[in-house]
Amino acid sequence: MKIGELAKQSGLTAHTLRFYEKQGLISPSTRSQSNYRLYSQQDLSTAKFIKRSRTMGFSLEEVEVFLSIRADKPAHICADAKDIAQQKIIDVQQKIEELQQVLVALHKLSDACCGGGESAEFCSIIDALDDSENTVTSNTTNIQEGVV
Amino acid sequence: MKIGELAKQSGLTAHTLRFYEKQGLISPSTRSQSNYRLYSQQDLSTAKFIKRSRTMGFSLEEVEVFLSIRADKPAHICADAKDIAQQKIIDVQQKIEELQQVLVALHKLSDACCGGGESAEFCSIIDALDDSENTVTSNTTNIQEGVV
DNA sequence: TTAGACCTTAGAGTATAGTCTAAGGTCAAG
DNA sequence: CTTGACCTTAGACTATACTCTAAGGTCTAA
Repeated sequence: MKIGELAKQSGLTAHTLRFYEKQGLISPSTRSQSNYRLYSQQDLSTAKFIKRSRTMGFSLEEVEVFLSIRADKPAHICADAKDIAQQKIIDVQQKIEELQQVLVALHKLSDACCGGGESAEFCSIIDALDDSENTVTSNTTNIQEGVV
Repeated sequence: MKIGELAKQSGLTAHTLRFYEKQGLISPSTRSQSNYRLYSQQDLSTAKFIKRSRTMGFSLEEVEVFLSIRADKPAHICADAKDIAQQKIIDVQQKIEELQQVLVALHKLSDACCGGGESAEFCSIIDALDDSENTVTSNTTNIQEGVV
């Protein structure tokens, strides 16, 4: 099948498939005479594998490792795959905890504010962000990535 | 005070302060004869305001809005600030839910795998990612941003 | 035979938020 | 008068994962 068909069946876009090819994740089994990419059923299952891995939250780099395990299973051990999954679990849990702390802080911030049409002269949100002795921020952890 | 001092006192870096200046968030009140940035106590409180807002999970764009409210409070109403906070709460909540779903899926994936030194020939992680009829993925939502 | 859908490539652009570099100027202490 | 810490600028680079563009070639059906 051609790239458009693979895109349709895998849920990825043709652009993304070409991008993944550049990244070394998936490549067509053959090319047509006119140089079109031609994919096999095997390729389709690889594309779905990638898509599923991404949905599970794995990075392209992690997917690459999974693919290499998948490509030569006897050369790998279960721990190779499980370690990645375990680490991802830890990462996701940590991220959730971080977000929950942010959420608590946001609620404190928001609940104190009337949110009405009144002038912001005494807006408690702005005040809380301004006041260095405010009680809203419970920690000073630097959030590296955007929260949302 | 010069930029290094402001950096120290605000918890930002000099680089970041210059970056924020380019973004229009904060600028020094004056310049020295030798063109050094000179910041006032006011500027320090603005820098802290930005830092605190970032820690709360607001984007630079959102911080910009907060700063404009802060700069001219009578021209704004509480709702201006509260709307942003409320939306951020919704965003963070949604992100948490997404991550919790991912976490459940990851646990299913990981728990099924022995994770030992055995050959990955029958690794359930790889199998689950591979099998199109697997029961691990509970939804097909496309995660736009990286999970962690 | 021609319109339209599909394919090709290299490379640029998007988003967010910094982070760093190079080449040079300033300033206080010893 | 020199050393070292600090400052200046424009602009390039990082990270992640796409997303799109331009300019052109291919294929299929009416």
